[in-house]
Amino acid sequence: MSQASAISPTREKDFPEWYQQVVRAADMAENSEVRGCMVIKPWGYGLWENIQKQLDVKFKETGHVNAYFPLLIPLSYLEKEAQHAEGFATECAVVTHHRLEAQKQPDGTTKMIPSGKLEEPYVIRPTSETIIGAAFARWVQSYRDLPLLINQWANVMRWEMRPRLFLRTAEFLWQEGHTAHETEEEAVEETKLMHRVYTDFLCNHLAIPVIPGVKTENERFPGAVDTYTVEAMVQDKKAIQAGTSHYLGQNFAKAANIQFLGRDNTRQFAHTTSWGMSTRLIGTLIMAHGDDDGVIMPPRVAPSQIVILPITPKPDTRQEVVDACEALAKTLRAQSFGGEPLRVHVDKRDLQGGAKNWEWIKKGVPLRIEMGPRDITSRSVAVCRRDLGPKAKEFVPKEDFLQNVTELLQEIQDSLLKRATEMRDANMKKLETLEEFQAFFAEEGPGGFALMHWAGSNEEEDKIAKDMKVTIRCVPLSDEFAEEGKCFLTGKPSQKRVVFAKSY
RNA sequence: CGGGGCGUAGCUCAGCCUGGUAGAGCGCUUGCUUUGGGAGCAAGAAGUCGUCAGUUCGAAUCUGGCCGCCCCGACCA
Repeated sequence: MSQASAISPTREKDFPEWYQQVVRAADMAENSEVRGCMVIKPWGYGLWENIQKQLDVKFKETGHVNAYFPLLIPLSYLEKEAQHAEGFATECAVVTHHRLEAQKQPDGTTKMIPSGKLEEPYVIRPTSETIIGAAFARWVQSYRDLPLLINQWANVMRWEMRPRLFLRTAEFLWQEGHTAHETEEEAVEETKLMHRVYTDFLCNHLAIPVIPGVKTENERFPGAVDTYTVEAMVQDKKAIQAGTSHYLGQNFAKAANIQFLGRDNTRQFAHTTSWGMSTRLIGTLIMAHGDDDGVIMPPRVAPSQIVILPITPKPDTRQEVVDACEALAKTLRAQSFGGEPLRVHVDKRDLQGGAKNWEWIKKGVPLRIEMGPRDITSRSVAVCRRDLGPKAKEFVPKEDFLQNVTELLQEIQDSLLKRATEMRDANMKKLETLEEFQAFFAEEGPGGFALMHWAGSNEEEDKIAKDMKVTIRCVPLSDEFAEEGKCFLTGKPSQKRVVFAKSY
């Protein structure tokens, strides 16, 4: 029996529920028995591995090296930077004991009782500025030790009130870059450089267009001087922060005592930065590209870019078909896309063709290739693109397919970016008045990104956030947002429009 | 931490009001028929009904405590 779409409910009907169903249907992750923590399954983790691999290349290209720091941070470290401490205080898991004692119960079972109380509790890192800062303080003696350009791939824990698979989990995977520099100019340049790396990665690897910009003081990372952000729009028109790069000034250097002897023979505090992207990218990708049949993986990062489905209607031709599929896969794997060998999977499982096909649709494989006895005779393959409808199938000569496959993948990559960009642009509006603004974000309003002239205070910004659940996502860097105007709330003059939106 | 809801098979849930000893769909196993677009039929495996106590001849069902989870708010990548 055919269904209208593979995922129910549709995006239109109930977006949050659609999201959860897609994650499940694509078999990317599941909720675990640990509150707020997820099990990332192979299809989800495969995507993360590609994100990781490709980001890591960019980090290395820009001069960074990887290192690893402890999961546990002495509680006192978090007390060193007041703003930072306050920012994370409400979401820290704390380790207080280091051993268990077995206690026999009357019913024969054993209870394990924590004992060996720690003198000083440890906090499971919510982020590593403080402990990496302490290491930097030891490592930096002279201006010759700078810049120090370190990245860490790690898990962190933030005890969030309301977890959601990939978007907000108590434990998540990420990378955190931490750098120390001799001068403010250098550190600011580093912050901007990584911001550009993130912009480029989202656009060219995940096919997600973003608005690069700066956070307002209210939205800044706790303890930062400036927070640069990349804001994406997903299909329910909400904004999602996909990556941030912070210029930390000398705040953390002073807290951790990162000092060096400068060229002028005076002791100076270093200027530090930090920047991160997390498994939230996976949720962003799903919400940006998915349709009512499930995930759509951009080819650059898809765990498998091509899945070959052997069509074996008769047992006596089965082996021949499977062999031909394996041979095709081998030929494809010799080609490369985005600088990596093609990732090709032959699905030989003994399942019904239709069911198998839909499984890969839901997982979002960019290209599905069917090959059966008839195709072997006619030297052709059936090609299905995930970015087109589930029924779109084209029979093409095998040689042509082999010749054009990387272009085809690029075409899919481009079409996803184009589609996402059109969606965003169609839902991004320049508004002038408070009335327009309120109507835009009203319950029945269109919603999206409102480009507004703004010259209000932090308190006025807060009030809008409280009253309407709308925040300034960023002050865009690009000149296309610069123009003379008047703040829609206060009427004060403004040089630039900022992006207001509801957000994840 | 406030407001609401829920714990029954691997998953989603019905049964509870009106107590009588365990159900459905999906998934799983086997067989047959199907197979170029989410198959059909048949047979089968699978649950100390979250937990502890109370009421009762008898509790998934009624009462109370405890534990856990989900949703809505405040917090957040």
